[in-house]
Amino acid sequence: MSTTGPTYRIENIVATVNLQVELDLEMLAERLAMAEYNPDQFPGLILRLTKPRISALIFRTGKMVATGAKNEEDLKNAVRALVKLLKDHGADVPFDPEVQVQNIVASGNLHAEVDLEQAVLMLENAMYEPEQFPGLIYRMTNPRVVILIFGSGKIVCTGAKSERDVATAVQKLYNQLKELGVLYVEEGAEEEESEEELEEL
Amino acid sequence: RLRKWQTRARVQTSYERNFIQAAQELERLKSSMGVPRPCVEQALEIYRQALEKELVRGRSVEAMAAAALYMACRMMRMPRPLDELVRYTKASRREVARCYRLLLRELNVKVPISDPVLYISRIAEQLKLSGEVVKAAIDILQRAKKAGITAGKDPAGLAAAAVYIASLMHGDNRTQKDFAVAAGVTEVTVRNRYKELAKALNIKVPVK
DNA sequence: GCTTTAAAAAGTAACTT
DNA sequence: AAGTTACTTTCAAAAGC
Repeated sequence: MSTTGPTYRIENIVATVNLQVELDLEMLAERLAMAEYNPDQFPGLILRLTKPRISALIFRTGKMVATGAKNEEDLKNAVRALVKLLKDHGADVPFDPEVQVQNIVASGNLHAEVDLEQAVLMLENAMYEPEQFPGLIYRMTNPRVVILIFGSGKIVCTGAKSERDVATAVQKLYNQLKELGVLYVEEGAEEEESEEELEEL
Repeated sequence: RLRKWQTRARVQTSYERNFIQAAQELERLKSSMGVPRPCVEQALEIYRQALEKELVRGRSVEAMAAAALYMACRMMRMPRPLDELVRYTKASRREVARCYRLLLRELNVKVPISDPVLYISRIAEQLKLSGEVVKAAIDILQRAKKAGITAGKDPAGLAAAAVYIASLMHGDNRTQKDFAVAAGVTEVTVRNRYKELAKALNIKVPVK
């Protein structure tokens, strides 16, 4: 029964990987059937993995960008798979390259409706333009993240470099909005929201 | 030619040249869109401030002028939808929107929160609706806001639905599409807002 | 600034059926 | 009128225009 505080779920992790070696993208594109490579359009070769559903942008310099992971485990597995794939197709890359998480996107729920008109007046660095987008855009200073807040209480947090930042930001946002008195719980629904999101931490 | 350049440089700085270009662009927008003079004057002031803070660097005069006009109309409480304004500029919607966000952040200006009530008069004018209908529509929007069903919704759509309902209650027989066109939204949006408003406010519309 | 990737939120739009 | 797809907003990195 407790639909107390806010909850969140990581939806996407963007990470860079440095293979430290120059790559022949033309060759790779020919040998990898699933590769997408249009240098006129974009300098990176695009690879979409299906095991963990992750996409990778591979560059001439040996640097890559991996997106789509929902957790660190999938990210690690994807990097291993990518390294093996590249090795199997003629590229001499290291087994465990340096991986850096650059951005984490998380969706969340404050479990209370938000008065966006009031919130935008009281929060610093907030913008709310329903004519252009239904969510209030809040730039939190610390952690340095951007949070999209909707009237339903659902949120999107992006820009975080660690899950800890996401957790901190979401809790801090909840406390701030509660303090400002802009959170509202439907009178008859204090303790519900039927959905199955027990696995959110 | 050198002498001419020197003369011009002496009497007209790049700042002044840019400002004059912006003024001409705003004048053009005023006549093509039918924007009231006070809005244009406010836009000129906003543009002047943007120039002083060097916010125009690297951006087109058209985009910044359009953004200034958009902001000015809202400040004067005579909002014009960004998508409508963009139809009269050669700058892209994306570019104008970016300039607007920049102005919002960098200038110490207060732009009133977009209020659907301000969209009623334009719709009413176009459809030649009575003052009674307008009053009823305003009342509907105020109640909708109290009911908490306006968050995140396009003010133009909310206004269109409110005026549509108010018209129905006054025996008007125009269609949802007439209101949608007047407000610049689709019939689907008017219908969705209409359903929400009728349900939340327990509005019973006379069956003709 | 742009190009490309991914993902969520809620609203709106444009097509199809 | 329902469905589908797709676009609006936010973020970060990569190489190059």
